[in-house]
Amino acid sequence: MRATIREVAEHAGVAPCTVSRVLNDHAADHMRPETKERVLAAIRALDYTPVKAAQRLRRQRTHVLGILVPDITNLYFALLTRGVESVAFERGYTALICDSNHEPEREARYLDMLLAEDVEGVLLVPTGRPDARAMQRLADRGVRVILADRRLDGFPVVEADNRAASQRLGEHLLGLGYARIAYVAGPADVSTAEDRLRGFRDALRHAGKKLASLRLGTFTFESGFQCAREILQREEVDAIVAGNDLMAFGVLRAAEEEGLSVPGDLGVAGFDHVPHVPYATFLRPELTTVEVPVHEMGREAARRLLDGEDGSLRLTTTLVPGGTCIAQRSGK
Amino acid sequence: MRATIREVAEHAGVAPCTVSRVLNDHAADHMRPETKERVLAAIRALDYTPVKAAQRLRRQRTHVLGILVPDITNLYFALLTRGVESVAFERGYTALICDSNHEPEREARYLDMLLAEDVEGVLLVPTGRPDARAMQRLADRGVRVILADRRLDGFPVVEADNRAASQRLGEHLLGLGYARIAYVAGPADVSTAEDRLRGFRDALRHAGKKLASLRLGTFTFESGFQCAREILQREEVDAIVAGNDLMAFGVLRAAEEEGLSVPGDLGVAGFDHVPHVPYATFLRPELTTVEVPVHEMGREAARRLLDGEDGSLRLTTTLVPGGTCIAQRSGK
DNA sequence: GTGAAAGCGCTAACAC
DNA sequence: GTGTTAGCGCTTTCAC
Repeated sequence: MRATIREVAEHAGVAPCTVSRVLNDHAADHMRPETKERVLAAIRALDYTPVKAAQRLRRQRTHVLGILVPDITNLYFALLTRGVESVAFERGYTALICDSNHEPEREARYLDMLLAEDVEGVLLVPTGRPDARAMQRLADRGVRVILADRRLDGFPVVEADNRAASQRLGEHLLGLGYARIAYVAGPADVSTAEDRLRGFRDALRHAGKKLASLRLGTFTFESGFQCAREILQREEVDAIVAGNDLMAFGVLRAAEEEGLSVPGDLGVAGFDHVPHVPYATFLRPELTTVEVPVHEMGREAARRLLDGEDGSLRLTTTLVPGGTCIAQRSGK
Repeated sequence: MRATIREVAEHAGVAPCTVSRVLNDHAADHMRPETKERVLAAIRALDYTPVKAAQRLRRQRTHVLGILVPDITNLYFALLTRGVESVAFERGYTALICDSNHEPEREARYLDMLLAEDVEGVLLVPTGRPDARAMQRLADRGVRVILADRRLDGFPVVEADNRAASQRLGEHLLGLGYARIAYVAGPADVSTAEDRLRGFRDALRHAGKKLASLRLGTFTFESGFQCAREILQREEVDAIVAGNDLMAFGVLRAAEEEGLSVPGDLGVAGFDHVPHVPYATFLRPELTTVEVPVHEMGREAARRLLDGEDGSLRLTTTLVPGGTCIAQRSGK
């Protein structure tokens, strides 16, 4: 049913390798234009497509990339994925999609699968605790791995300047006059969460202050809501800052339930400026946050993977003052 | 560096085919347990993984699936993708991710790429106008294609009961007393949009009424906003219904800009109940909508692809009354 | 129960 | 300029 290179060769009255040369643009100049034309015609006539498996076996290269993220339905990771996919497409690479569902076991199985697929590179956003053995197997085989968003010892990473940005955010809030600030952080084993917390504390420390309260969430709407409710019911604070926007929305929701107006009674800030992209102009009140260039992070990570660059990269973020902090509102 | 099946065989003191038999669980019973054990030990010792390209070339099967959607960062398609990915993972299939970015040309190139990859099946959410030749090439080669969400002549599809559900939504709104209803539909060349509009019109017709106004949007927040603004500035309506939730959010935004309270001055409804999942409990006012089981659609489509079922399937939706229609509010 | 040998479809030396 | 040949790593008859 499907034509092979031999059939194309016969059809064109040449040898298989000549067809191969045409296909791969080898020695294109040293070939009689007429021969090339005959081959091309045969290819069209038989609707010939090379069998990738044979090419890969022979060439010992797959031109395949693996994308392994914790949750593809999270817009943050979807944007990252799209960044990788777009570069892969431009460069003629194929991208495998893997969703670890935040589970280290599933992640480990996918890593082994990617190994078996002979991918040339893996873009990984690791779960909190990636399987060391699975990671080692990739390293042993020389499979390039680049991390996006989150660090892990021994691997290059493309990330945001979370710590510095978070410090700026802290200084911004202090400048607005907030004094008793609570922080709802992301999971302790995720570098992103850690950096943001650390940067925020830097800002407070430099001002001779401390966090009024600290809770650990899981970067979900629900956890932001729960943590904020606890804080609001038990403590006196004038602002709550969350480790990402999703949790910040949970905070806003909790404030609403407690009958607190934002920013009148409570200042609220988040981080990443991502989950609400389509609604950015709709959500009220607009969140004070830090914009993380996630799509660009994905593209840059893919580029480095394909270009064989081994270093890490830290991308710049932007503070986005919203309407959830006093000064913005009074300034309007 | 990497071990081959021959090296494993030598290490175990057997022939390559014996290793292959162990690997593929062939004739496992007719094999001396001791031999099998030796082979297994050799596999472990050399950290052997079969080369997928060689297996595929030999077996003439790839166990690969293609996922081609218009925009992976749209939660609707991300949920669909995740549904497919989860089934693929369970069944030991690999999934290629392709994002057509709503562009027919890019879609066509991806279709050809999937053909070249010898995928065993393609889950396609087509752009408005898929390239007929590219589709034909897949068909000629006998590549299984299943559509999700949107229909296309000649291909099986897994979709929602859009028309019936939209009719129910229409009846619901009429029952609440809305009389002058405007409709913001999705793109004319997308069956989903068409069905929802048709179903809504069915409801009105049965009640002896007609749409007060009709606009065509593009399923984006922005287009919903634009269409609603035009409607509100030029016409007298008491409700605006959008073809999906994203546009409905745009409608809500436009209502806010016009100083209209919802549902006091204007009733608003959407369709799909998807884009706002994380914020479902946060968004105010809550949208009246129809829940579409997108993730399940993805899973079911993948199952049918893998099980070789050729028929179409229509999944049931659920009406979700929110706070954007009068009765709900007064009922509270 | 296990081995020998052929061949999946392609590409890259090496001939001529 | 183009053809011949070998072989990538695996599976699968067919022997024995």
